[in-house]
Amino acid sequence: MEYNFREIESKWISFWKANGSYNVSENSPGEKYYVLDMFPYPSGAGLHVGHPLGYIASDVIARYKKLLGYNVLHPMGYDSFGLPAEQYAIQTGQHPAVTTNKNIERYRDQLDQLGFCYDWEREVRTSSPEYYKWTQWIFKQLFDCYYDKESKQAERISKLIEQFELTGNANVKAETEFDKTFSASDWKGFDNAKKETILQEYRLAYLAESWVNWCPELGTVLANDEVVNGKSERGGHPVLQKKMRQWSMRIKAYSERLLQGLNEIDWTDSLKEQQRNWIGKSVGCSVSFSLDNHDKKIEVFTTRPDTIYGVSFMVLAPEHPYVKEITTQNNTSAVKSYQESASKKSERDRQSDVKSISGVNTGAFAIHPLSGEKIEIWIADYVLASYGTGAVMAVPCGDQRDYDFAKHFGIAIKNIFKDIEIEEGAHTEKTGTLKGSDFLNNLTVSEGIKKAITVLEERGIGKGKTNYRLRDAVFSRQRYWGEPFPVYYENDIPKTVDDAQLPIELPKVDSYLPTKDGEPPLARADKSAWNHFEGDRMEFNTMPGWAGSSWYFLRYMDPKNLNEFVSKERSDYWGQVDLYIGGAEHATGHLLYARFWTKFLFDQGYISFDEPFKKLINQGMILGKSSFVYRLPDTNTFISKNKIEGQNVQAIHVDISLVENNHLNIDGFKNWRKEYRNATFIYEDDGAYICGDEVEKMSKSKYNVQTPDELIQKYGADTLRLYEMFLGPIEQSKPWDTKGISGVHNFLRKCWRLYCGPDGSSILQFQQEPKKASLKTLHKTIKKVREDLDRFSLNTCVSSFMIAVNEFTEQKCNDLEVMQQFLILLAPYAPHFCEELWMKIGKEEGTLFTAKYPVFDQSHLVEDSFDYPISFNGKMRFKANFSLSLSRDELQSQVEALELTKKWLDGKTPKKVIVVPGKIVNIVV
RNA sequence: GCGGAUGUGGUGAAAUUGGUAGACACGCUAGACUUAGGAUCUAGUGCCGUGAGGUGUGUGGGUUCGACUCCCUCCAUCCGCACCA
Repeated sequence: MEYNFREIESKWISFWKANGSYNVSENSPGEKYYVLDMFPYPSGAGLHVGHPLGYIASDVIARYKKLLGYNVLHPMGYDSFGLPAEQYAIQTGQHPAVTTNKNIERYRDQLDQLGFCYDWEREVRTSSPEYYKWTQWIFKQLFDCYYDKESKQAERISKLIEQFELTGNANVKAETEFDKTFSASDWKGFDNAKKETILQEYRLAYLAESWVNWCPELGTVLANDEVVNGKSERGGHPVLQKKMRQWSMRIKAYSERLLQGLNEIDWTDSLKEQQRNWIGKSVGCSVSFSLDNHDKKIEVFTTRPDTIYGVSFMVLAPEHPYVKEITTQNNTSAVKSYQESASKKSERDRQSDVKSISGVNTGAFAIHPLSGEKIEIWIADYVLASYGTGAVMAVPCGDQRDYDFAKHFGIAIKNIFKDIEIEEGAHTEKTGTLKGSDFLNNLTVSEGIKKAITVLEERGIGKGKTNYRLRDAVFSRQRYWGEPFPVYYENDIPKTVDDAQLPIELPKVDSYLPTKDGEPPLARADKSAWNHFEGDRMEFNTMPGWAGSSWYFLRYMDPKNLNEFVSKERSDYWGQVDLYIGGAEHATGHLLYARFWTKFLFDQGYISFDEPFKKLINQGMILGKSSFVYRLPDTNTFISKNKIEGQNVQAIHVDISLVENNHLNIDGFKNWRKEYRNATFIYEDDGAYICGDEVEKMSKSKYNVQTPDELIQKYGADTLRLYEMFLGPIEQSKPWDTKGISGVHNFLRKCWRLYCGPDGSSILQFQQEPKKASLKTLHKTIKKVREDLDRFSLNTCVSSFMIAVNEFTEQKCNDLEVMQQFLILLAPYAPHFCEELWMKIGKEEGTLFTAKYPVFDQSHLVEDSFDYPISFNGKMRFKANFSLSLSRDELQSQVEALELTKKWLDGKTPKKVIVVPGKIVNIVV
């Protein structure tokens, strides 16, 4: 009986389900291991072959670790709040929950077919009230905390209030933008509204008027990472800047810890770099410049305080608050019109137009804090209001933009670098020594920076300072299908509801659109629609997509806990995610937010680790391979690919299901579309029609979407699993190509024949003495597969399996002991296949994954001779077999005595002979 | 512009501390077998050359007995960030 994958796979899938084979318990023996996939958003389209790549990899690792005796947590769930379901709801009136559940069912079906060992008892869905109850609870904790810069962690807001009551806010070292001071008695005199307004300046989850990315098309605000090139990440709609009262997360407070934490985790350099870049730390110094004829001082931020004597002008952002007051009369109109045109320029224009230099002189002067010189103050849009202080001290000799600006407007450039020419451009490298800089003369850059900060601090002119580019994250969305906030308003003061009232469930609404007044959809719900209503009104916004995904990995540990988001006991047991697999597109979104929440929960003592994901692998994207047929213009005649030369043809996408190894299925093609029914073809010489191909992103319109379903139908899940792993290194992006899948399928069939005869029963026998060659093959494979899996080189394992099967076949190996061990090696990749054979060779049904992983034994690999490559000047010329017991000298003389050696020496005497026992002999001529 | 990654046959790719470049597959060529199959088996397959042999890991250089691997230069592709003071 041939390998009947359909029967086998459906049998084992139901067996595992019925027996709860993959349910995980905290009480099982073995060290814990937590393997996690990024949970999917269940879209209507279902999975294509690219999605499971990461899931298969994590499943292989999970099963491998299980076999090694680890207690493996390998859960799956759904990030089920999101825009598509809501937009579908707007169009059809169907509740998003209905669509979402339908999609989840389809996902589950597809996932089940692939034979994953998820513990479905632990499934989470971010949109289920049992889950978002705890998302709301975590929000409450964030609301109730501030970031203490002294203890460098989140603390309860009650502690802050205590300090306010004792000494006011003068001595408080907390993360805030609030710059006014008040005394204890001031505080006590404030009314509740005023107190809350101030507290909002400190809370980690806070309400504030802030500039937000507003997308009118989607009718909602977006986080910075959801905006790509000035357009929305989803849908590509234009995004504007708008000031709105919004919930935000004070992630900025964690900048430094988020940065430092990267050093402790095993992620790729590129991903860490992306996060470092996003956090954007720059160390420098703030310097305040007094103004000529004004009381005010302008503060600038610089990373190069050493160049302070090179300052020849100052530039403010057009939006800088002082511009209006300091501008002199005769410059007013120019300044005003510049400000106007700058404000009209969209962010996008400002970004794309980097080269042109523009700016206007305000006519005002600043006083150089050290030299006392008068310095012109300009405004220009290359200075950004949102970064630093919105003002820069311009050092044209050391900064290219300042240099260009000075040249353009004919401002003097002072050179403060010793022996360095700046005729051509600024000296931007951090090299050389200073001149014309008073106490900084002859110092190098790093010495100068240190010295400058010290002196500026001594004289009270400046202060060492670190800036981060990371912005606080906007946390409200004007949408329906998201977590409601556990917040109500009383006299416009936001208050959180009691824990006992959680979850605040999504109320029913008559429509999922905003109200006429532009309020979010939740404003449509009347009082009775809410399961809990308090105060004057509930919060109408909902949370963003990243709320639920910032902590889901914790819920898997304790998914049914009704009293806590996760018990301390459980989170202590499972700890960090040991291996996290998912796409790199979440670099500055999910992966940053999840780290932030983890650190917060750690600060508050709810969990004992402050980095969620110890190791992270980004699986590459699988691209589609489109197929083309070539039509002669205005005809129904199609020319095979190799016959089109010199012809004017029209390339047309053809559905890839009609193409096998670039051969077109002619009948299928004729039936594909009505207009092709009577198509005629010009074939290759061998009578086939060959299609062209191109690598593109998978998309419906290109007819290049490959669903796993079809392939499972055709070859089985085990083949697909092996094939996706065989394709190449997991991190690499690659085009999907079905070409090689038959090779992998044939491998499984060949392997099957090693175990089963034509009647389908086992042909293996117990041998007193296994063949040496077979033992060698087995142990070679054990070694290789273990090493490869331990470094996540999943593709090379498949090759090893193939080599082993080829060798076993050649050896006609029918040794029960050997073949049984091989089955365990292969099991993580082809679980159904191996379980079936495991049973056939006489093991108890379904016990494969409780088996002991084979142990590598070096003694089976010991050889007494070796085929030495003999090379001349590093080039291998021939091989010769020698005993491994030979000494270096013996080996050398035996090699020199060989006929072939003499031939290659061609009469010359070797200058030197390198002998590396067991490796190589190299003769230098 | 800055940062990161990647360049190896017709294709996907191997080569873990420098030691036989191209394992394993796909594809292709030739053959065997057969109630013609998307089956199985055998042989071959980097390039040039009939051959001996030469040559070959993006380019050019270097270190070394020996370099896909280490160092420097340049080029190309992909990804991320981008007037960040």
